[in-house]
Amino acid sequence: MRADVSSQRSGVLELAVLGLLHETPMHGYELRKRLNSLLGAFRAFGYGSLYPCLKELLARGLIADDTPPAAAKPLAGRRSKIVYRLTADGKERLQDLLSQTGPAAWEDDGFGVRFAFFGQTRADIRLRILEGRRSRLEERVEAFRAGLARTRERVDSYTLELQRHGLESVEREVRWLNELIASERLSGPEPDGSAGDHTEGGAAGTAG
Amino acid sequence: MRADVSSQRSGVLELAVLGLLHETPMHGYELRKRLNSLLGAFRAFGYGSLYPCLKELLARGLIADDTPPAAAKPLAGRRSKIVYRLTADGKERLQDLLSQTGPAAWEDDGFGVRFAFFGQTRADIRLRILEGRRSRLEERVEAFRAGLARTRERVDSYTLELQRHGLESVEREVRWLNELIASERLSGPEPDGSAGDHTEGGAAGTAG
DNA sequence: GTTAGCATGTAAGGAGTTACATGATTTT
DNA sequence: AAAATCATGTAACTCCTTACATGCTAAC
Repeated sequence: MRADVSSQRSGVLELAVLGLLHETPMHGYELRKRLNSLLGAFRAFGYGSLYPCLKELLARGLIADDTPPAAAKPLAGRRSKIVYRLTADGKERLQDLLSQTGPAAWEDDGFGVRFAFFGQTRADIRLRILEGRRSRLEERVEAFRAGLARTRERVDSYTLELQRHGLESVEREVRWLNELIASERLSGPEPDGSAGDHTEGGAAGTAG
Repeated sequence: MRADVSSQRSGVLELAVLGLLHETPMHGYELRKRLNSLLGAFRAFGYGSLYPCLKELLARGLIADDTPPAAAKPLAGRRSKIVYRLTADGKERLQDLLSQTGPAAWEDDGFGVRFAFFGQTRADIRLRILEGRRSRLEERVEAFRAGLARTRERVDSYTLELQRHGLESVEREVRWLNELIASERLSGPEPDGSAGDHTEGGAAGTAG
């Protein structure tokens, strides 16, 4: 066990907040909406999760209060909403998180957020995450098949149906990953290894 | 907010353990394997989760030590493994949990475990859970479409692809639920409302 | 004779969740 | 003026995870 583990209390929320604020400054309420439309499928966060997170990120200097002075005094605006922006440290932290390729990056939650911010991730890291995710899923498929093999574990038809459906979903995701990996390999082999930041461009091509 | 909420610290693990022990007595190590093959797709539990749970369930009288006396003294066996069985209270608790139809029963985790034990669930409850799950998912589809509609939230192609894939997965599950609901309605309309425990029989029929 | 698998646990803590509390502003 | 929505927050708690600790037995 123990793998290469470099994860230090990452958390999906932290990454998602940093990632969204990297695009543009925002206040909490708006952030939450963007968050839930971004991750819609997997998770939903309430204010009770978000605000404490913002507080902590502020304390750690990864984000800063960027409320325009005009709105600071309750002249024009409403209940003095607090706009946050990413600091230089925050950008660095974001890049660190997006560069991780360990388990955190291919487990269900971690993968979802990271994929959402692939546009800000280096091409080689993208590929490693996609491949890591795929082999993680293939392990699951194996475990499934092994389980189905010893069917002496008399499963009733519901349990069986659940497993069948689960297996099918995982296999679907593997196929999806295969397409993505192929399209990554085509569009960005990055033959000269160095920097180059993140190649924008053709993300997911042929999916119908 | 607040819905009809009657959930009192249920937890996926508790339900899964009770459900598995209802089928047959087992010791922890074995339980964990069965657990992870049962839920394989969604979650995996480690010993660090399972043993404390068993301890608590024991303290609450929902399960009991059922180690056969022959194996209690380290004569025949290995490190005196502890076999647990479900008590009468435990059976009652299990039925309570399986009878819930609130949010806990149709959120991702809760739904998965409950579905796995549908064989022990009353037919009318089964239907309500399936329908609840479906409308939960349909809400998500709506939220998605609403999100896609306001595409001024300039999403990069990866974010878009993630959402597309998420939407597709949810839609697939809705279709799956539709089939299950149809097959439930056929096989167990239970025209005479009373008891009847749980009708065994045709669970999921026409799925290829 | 050492690795791999069986078997059981504990202590510390992380990542959110739930429920509550408050107030301004726009819509009806 | 009531209801909905915008907007921000806290305290307590839950459920589970991680890392550690132990020891026995079967296979290689």
